[in-house]
Amino acid sequence: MKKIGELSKVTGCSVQTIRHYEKEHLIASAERSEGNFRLYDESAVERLLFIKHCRSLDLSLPEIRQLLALNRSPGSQCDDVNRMMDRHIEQVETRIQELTKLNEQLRMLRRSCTNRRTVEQCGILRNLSATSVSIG
Amino acid sequence: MKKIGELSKVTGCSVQTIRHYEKEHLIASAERSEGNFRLYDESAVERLLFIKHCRSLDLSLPEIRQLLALNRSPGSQCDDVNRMMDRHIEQVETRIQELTKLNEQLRMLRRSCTNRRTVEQCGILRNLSATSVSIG
DNA sequence: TATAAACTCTATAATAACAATAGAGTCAAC
DNA sequence: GTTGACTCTATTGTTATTATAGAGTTTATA
Ligand SMILES: [Zn+2]
Ligand SMILES: [Zn+2]
Ligand SMILES: [Zn+2]
Ligand SMILES: [Zn+2]
Repeated sequence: MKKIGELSKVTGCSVQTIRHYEKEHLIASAERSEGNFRLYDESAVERLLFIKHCRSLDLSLPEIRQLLALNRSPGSQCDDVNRMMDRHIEQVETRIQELTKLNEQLRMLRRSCTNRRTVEQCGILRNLSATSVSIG
Repeated sequence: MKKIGELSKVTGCSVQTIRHYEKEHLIASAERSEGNFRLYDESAVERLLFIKHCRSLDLSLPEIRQLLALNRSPGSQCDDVNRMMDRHIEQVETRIQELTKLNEQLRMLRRSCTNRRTVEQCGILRNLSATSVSIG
């Protein structure tokens, strides 16, 4: 049985994060030692790695909770999982589009300054001050 | 002179947001009426639109504060503005790359489920459970 | 054995940029 | 004079952690 510090090392999740996941019911309340220290077995490692994998895909804690719940009822259909994934993918793609557009605007704005000028003449600030959002 | 509600309508910033910007010193403390209502003139409109424009480019409030400060000392060089913009652009591009990679992984993961299966056989959950982060 | 170092515990606050609410006060119209 | 729309301040919530504070536990060393 590992204490929380070792679990942290093994999984790469910080100690506070592990406690946080417990409070949020993503992992079960751990057994306690006589001195009230949390004790974990291998299943805790697996579960934490599952969560970490999900987080690396930007899935939210509620989404992960849902996946874990589905995982516990292995007989159910996986439509719910699919719907969630589809929604999540859509959000990510929307965000990519937003940022791409943003990036174009920022680069255009950046080109409007050629250094060696004073702020008074700075194209960046002038453009930002313009009431219209368009930059060209 | 406008009260905060009208300023909100004109600029498209919510009333709370305007108060928030005041607290964060992005806009000056407004004059007050006898009844202690905030009163704004046209310069407040301009400044709020400037801020809104910056926010639409995902510039942070501290970054905007910096731009506003530079705007007030028009004789200074604009190297600082440029450095900030460059850093900001870099961050946006990094985030785009991250999300693009994420999106590929999510789509791959999504393909591993073909519906009509039970959760037990679900490729998504199986892949998420795999210790390795790779999905293929 | 005493003590110090390293670890753990709970509870609370901070992060970013607001949104939402509570409870009270102001103002205009009817 | 009372309704309704508006405003005020102050507080809390949002997300997923991170960072404290202050106290207790365990392990290693002098
Ligand atoms: Zn999601
Ligand atoms: Zn410039
Ligand atoms: Zn930035
Ligand atoms: Zn499936």
